[in-house]
Amino acid sequence: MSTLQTLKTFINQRLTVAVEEIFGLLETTISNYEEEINRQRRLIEDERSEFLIKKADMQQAMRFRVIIDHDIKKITFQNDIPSSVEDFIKVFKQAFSITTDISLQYKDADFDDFFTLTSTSDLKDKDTLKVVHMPPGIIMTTVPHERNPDNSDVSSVDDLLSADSQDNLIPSPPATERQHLWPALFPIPIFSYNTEMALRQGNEKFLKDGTLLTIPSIKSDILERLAETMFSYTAYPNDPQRAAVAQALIEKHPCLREPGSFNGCYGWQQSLKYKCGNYRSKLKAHGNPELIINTLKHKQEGDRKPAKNVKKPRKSEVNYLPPHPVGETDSSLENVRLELIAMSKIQDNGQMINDMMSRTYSCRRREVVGQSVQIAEFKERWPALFDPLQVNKVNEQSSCHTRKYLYYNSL
DNA sequence: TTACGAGTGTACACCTTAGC
DNA sequence: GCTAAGGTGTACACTCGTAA
Repeated sequence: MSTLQTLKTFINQRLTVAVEEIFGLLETTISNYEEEINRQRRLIEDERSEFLIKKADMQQAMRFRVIIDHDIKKITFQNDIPSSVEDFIKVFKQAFSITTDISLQYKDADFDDFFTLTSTSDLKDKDTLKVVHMPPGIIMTTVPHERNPDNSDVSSVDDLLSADSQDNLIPSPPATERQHLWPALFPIPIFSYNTEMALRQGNEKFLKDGTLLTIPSIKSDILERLAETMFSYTAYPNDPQRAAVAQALIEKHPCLREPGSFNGCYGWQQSLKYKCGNYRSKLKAHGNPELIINTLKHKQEGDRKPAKNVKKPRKSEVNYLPPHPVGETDSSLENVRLELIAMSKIQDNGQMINDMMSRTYSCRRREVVGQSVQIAEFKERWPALFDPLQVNKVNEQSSCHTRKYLYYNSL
């Protein structure tokens, strides 16, 4: 065999091997692609099934557009709606955390107007419902206490109504204001899209290999949203409350745990403490009356020390210094107060006085908390508050007010 | 592209008071 | 008297807009 022949045979053999290798590689690649395509198909099928199930649920569900004061919300009943209006209202109160008495109105398609809901059978999917707060009145909430209500050393209305925080006398606050007590389980809010994405990836990684998330840029957003949510319950959360928030945070987002911390979230507790303080400063700059009252500028001469006479809600007070009702100003409410003085001299206008007293509640709180006026002066400015008819009206709701009435009248 | 300043957020120290 | 907590002021880091 010639050298040329030998070389030819060698090249043919090598080519055959190379081609076989290439085909082998191609087969493996194609097989991998097919596997990946099948996996993607299965995923799409799963998502499609899930979507169809949800769609079927939605078709059975009853959805309502709900108008609550100036807010418009949505509620969905996955199963049948309650058969009685009372139960239906209960569900609404629970769903929207409404603590006051309400009734419901539904929009009638024929008249294009709202009618009082008397039967839930009148309702159909996508109806509009309006939450109507019961006529404004004074709601009494009582908290057991050991303090003697006839405390004779009370010298100002401020002192007197500080006792009120024990026997709370709170008119129904506007729905836009703080009216929920601190929850047993703190609801961690939804953060910005960017933060939620980072947390989602972080949690997945944490579940896979225990890696903790360290992205400083999302911390601000987390703290801001938590502070906002905490503020919706109280302006001055205490240490156990901050700890509960931090705990809830790392339970929902385990990737945010802190490795060096004894409970996994002590750093978050501290950050929340700072954040809440800074958040209060920010709100002060925007004129929040509940916070401005504690700034040095707004303290009496001689009391201008940071920690002196810090005014904050105590015990069961829900709304400490509520802002004026929407559309009302200091001057408009001052006019109402003057009208009230005139009204209180006329008989048979209890309901009107009651309404006007509710409207001017924020004014009285400002006078009581901010100015610590003397009782005599307060009585002069707000005679209706001391009117026996008004007191008796309230008295029907709670006997605790009797003590105050007797006390007021003994002055 | 870089430097700069304003604005903002976090963290901390300090002082003071309230509550126990 | 001690501890917890709030307000104030400030340092530091960072972001963002603007001018060179």
